[in-house]
Amino acid sequence: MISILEVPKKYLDIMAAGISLKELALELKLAPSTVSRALNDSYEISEETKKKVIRMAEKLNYHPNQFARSLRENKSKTIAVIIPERINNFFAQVMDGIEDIAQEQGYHLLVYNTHEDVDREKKIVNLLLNGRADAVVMSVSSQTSDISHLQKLYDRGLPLLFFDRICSEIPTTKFITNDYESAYDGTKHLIQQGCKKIAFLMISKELSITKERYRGYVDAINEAGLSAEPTLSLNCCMAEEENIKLITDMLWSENRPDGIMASVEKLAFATYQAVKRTKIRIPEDLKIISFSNTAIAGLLNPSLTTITQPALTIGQECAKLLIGKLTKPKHYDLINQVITIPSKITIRSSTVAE
Amino acid sequence: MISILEVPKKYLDIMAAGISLKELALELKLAPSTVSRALNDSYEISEETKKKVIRMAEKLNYHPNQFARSLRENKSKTIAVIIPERINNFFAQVMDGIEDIAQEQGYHLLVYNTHEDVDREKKIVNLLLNGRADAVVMSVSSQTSDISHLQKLYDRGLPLLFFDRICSEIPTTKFITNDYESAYDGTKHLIQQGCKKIAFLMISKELSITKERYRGYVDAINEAGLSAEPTLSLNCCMAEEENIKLITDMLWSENRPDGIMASVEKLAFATYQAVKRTKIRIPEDLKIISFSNTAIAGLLNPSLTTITQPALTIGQECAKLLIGKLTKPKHYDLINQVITIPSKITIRSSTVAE
DNA sequence: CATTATTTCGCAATCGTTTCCGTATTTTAA
DNA sequence: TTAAAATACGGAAACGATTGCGAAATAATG
Repeated sequence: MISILEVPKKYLDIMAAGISLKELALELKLAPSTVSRALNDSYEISEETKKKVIRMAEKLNYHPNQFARSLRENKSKTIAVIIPERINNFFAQVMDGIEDIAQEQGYHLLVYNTHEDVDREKKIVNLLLNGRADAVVMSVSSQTSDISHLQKLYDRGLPLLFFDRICSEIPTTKFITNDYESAYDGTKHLIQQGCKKIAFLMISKELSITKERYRGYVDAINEAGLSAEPTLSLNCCMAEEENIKLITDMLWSENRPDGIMASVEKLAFATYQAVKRTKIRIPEDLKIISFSNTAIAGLLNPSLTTITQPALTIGQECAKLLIGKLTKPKHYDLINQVITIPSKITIRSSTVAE
Repeated sequence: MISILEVPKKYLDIMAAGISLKELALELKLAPSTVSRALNDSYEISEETKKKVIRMAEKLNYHPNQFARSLRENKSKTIAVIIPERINNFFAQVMDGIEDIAQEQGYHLLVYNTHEDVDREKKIVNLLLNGRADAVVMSVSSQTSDISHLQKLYDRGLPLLFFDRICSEIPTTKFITNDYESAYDGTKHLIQQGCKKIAFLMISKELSITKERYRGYVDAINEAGLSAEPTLSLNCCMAEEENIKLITDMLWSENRPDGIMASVEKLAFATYQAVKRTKIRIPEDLKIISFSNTAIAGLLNPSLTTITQPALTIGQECAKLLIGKLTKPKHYDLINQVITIPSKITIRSSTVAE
């Protein structure tokens, strides 16, 4: 039994910087291949030798070089996650869900924020084409129309999964929520609360989620015998002040809405800001419902009626499937399917007066 | 000029999977070393050869293998970011700041969430000891008292930076905000608004930020001739419902406070939830100020007076210094210093009645 | 005891890129 | 014209871990 004080002197200087497997093997008077097999618990090595190797590795503070390992094994146990926006409750929760499973399975997360910019997205994807991440999970940026960069990633054979904002053309698995039904139910709720002119607020009409949410809104409107007027569909952008202005203009227009279906959380917040500058009362004069994952919807003034997406679950399911595919490729496949996990409506004071 | 239709047939099958530098060199009838130099714009290779190599690389869809490169160069152009919590406006903004600079400089981010768990933190740090990230930026988890794992990382020679929740024992650069002054000014504001019994809400008294914020609170209290009573210092935890209960108990106690300095955002939210279950009015009966980076403080009920930390700037400055150290080690050093970037107080309705 | 089977290890190659050092060719200067 | 300098490339080694295949030693069987 070698005590810590008896670490061979020649290694004291390099212990901090780290020693290689070869140096460890020299010290043990074994072949590097034997040491490697011992550390990786190979059946080919005796228990006695394994114990000896592990003991010495700890004593000499040996840590395998991940670069060498990745090159040899052609994998890094890393998943790249590409999101369009970081300061966003939904994406943060998805990230947490992904990481729950990833950490559990020894996977690392490379995280990239496209800032809703397709050129950034393309650049990021390009950097992932050969050795860095074993798989990619992503939500498409709002500007993405040409998907050739995603096709290239897919053709490379890298496992690729979409969530939320999906890309239908790529034949892989997508995790979404029931955007259509949720928007439909949300709009129905507004109608049940007496709204006659319901506006739909959106960012980027071409996004998969926007299209579905708009469809649900339109169907609920039509079914109630109301009309989905073009002036009640407001296409916003990423700049908060610009959105506040657009919404303010709409609130001052002749066709002023008495209900608002916000397709994303930031538009509900912009509406709240716009309303604060008017005499309009929520919910008496204007009722608001929004897709939102904020934990403090109940603390807003007034508390916000929300359609909460199953972000954490989506993240966990994405990671489970991807890591399953990576670790047990015979049992898991990324088939061309859409998996839907339903959202939940929570009624609060922005649509129902207390 | 070789057109796309004239890509050598033998490479069509493997183009999707990718070709190696060696295969590219064979096609060009050049040595792999020449091709490498040409692609890396080395002065040793003629312009003519460079152009020829670049053209063929594009035609054959060549992407260098990052694993091989990292092994040879002993770097991955990756920075590991370790945060205690993801669903948190402050940390999300710091992350965005880090990524602004990192993306610009061609660096990638590995992101790890410790969930305030020191064992997780230790495990993560251990995985970063040999080949994966070139540097580490981190905010210590609330449970971290034994820092041997951080010392080990530091001894390894890996550049290590702290922000917000720092570790003083490690001789490196730390980025913080003026926790003491901000808490002092915030408490003074409560006193100026007439508060006589001010409670201090905190999570994890041993954290660097908690200590400094508490010190500021105590000094402002003492300076005003008030007393910092132990029952007015509430040590909370990570579970929201537990915090709501603790705060509710305090609001019903004989020593009920008329002012609250919340050292972190989640405690302000818990206070709002607790107050909602009482007849207490904010700010008439109880004034609240909190460290918080939420963008929607103005939409709360009532709008929250906040001490906003310069999160984005902290992130950017961290990344600048780290990447400077990594790319120009002669010009940049991680000296043992604390760099303070001040926070900003924004007065709103939780402390000043409209 | 001799042969066969099993266990336990070792040699050498692999992975793909970069870079040291040398060689051949071309250009320049005496 | 010859020698020296500059240019432009090539061969080989390095980086550190893993794994295919073979050799040596030990155990089991006839």
